[in-house]
Amino acid sequence: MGTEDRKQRERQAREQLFIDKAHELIRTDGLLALQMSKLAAACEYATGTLYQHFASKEDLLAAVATRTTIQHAERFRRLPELPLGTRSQMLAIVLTDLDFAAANPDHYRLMQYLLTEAVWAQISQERREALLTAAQPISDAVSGVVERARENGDLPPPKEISAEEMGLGPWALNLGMQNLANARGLLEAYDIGQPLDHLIRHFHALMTGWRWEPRVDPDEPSVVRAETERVRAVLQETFQ
Amino acid sequence: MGTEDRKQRERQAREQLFIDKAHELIRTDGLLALQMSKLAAACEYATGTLYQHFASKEDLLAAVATRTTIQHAERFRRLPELPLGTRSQMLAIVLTDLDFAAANPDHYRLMQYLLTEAVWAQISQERREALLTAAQPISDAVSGVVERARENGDLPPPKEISAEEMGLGPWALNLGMQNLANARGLLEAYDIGQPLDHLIRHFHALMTGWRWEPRVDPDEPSVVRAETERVRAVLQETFQ
DNA sequence: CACAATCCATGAACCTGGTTCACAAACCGT
DNA sequence: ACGGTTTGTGAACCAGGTTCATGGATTGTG
Repeated sequence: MGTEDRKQRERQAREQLFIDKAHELIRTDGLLALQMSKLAAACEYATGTLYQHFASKEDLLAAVATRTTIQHAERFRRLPELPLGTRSQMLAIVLTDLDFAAANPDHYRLMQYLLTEAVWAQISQERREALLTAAQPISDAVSGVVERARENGDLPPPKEISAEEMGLGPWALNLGMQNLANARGLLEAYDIGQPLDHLIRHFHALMTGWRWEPRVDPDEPSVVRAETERVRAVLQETFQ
Repeated sequence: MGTEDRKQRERQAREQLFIDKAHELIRTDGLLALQMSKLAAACEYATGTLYQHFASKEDLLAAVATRTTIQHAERFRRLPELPLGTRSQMLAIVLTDLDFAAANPDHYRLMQYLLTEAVWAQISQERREALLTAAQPISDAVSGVVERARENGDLPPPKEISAEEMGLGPWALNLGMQNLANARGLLEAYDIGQPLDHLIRHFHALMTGWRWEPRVDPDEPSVVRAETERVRAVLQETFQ
């Protein structure tokens, strides 16, 4: 059934168009300003057509987040081949995440919004799973680094903590810092600038606290900076 | 002007009623279900009256969060008098926070919602400042502990990092973990249970990484548990 | 090719719920 | 008691997400 296939493809293409356009509109006008009718108009379709693809506005947003997450996850696929020790690979993950957040300032905000219980509940089971699945490679990358570190002795043998649970630390630290950095006026009120620079130092403290070798002292700014530069250079080189 | 005062007081009392009732409704029916008209009805006032106190629904929510934050902040006032070392005091802050989050499951969710850029922008300057001011004692408590730790040598002298920026680490870690714990289905998807237990271990890793004495090895579950018990007992004793 | 039968895009109507505002009641000073 | 002002009221308003009756396009059949 060739015509069936074509229709399917066209449908897929249209969904992609909707998602792309929505992403674009969010980028330019902000999450707040996104309206289903405006989006439909921008795509030159009727409002109702949107609802043949997305059960609700939240569903659409989840789809946008999923697409971005897939792109993000792509960056982690080749992580293990980096010529870096496991600890530096972990730093590479954090830096990649930071760069991604800088390049996609809306993504974390969108994720924060979607993961809010009130909003999360509005998203269809299907889309929720798709979003979680899209993020899986990121989690896998983290767990993978932890496992390799344990295998080759960079990290002491685990005591009542799985690789996933180990990865939870930097994940939470990252997420929390992004949240704080995104809340306009919050950190400024407490006289804190450059939260993301501090994130890296706290990250090293966390890793060093777990005795992840080779240790980097968070309290030596020059050492921290040098390590950041080194890993950044390798990332640059490998991913062009 | 005695009658002016009385009116002022009555107005204040009514605002309090609105806030209390809103909090109660959120607790029972969830953030999602809160409606201005229902809230007004529950308070036996007209919908319009609500808007003499709050510029918008978000404003009202910010007021609820502010009140809860003030209660929360209250717990930190007497922190310095705890018969504990600085590092254990820091743990006491985290534990107090954890207990508070457990007792007020909506509060973190509400805060997460309010700090979302899209929502934050809807809140009046005034309320935003009030919320930040309410949280100030918490930040002060953290900074205070850091400063005392530095003074008496529990923590090495700072290198390019203020007390506030030092406190950013545990804050972000805490916040991020609460976020993750609140996103129903997220951690389950990655086979992670009890995220908040792990929070404590990661917290110790972070502190130990910064060489905060006396060090606690995050990788010794029994030691971590014992320290948690000890601090919990002191908290219990001091605050009855 | 003509004619049903089916599908599906359409966009106006619907509905929910936050916000406003014309009105009236309460309150105040004289 | 009476004009003026302040404040509470809730029905009307409005925005924007969602639905659905309609009709045009597409597919299958004689």
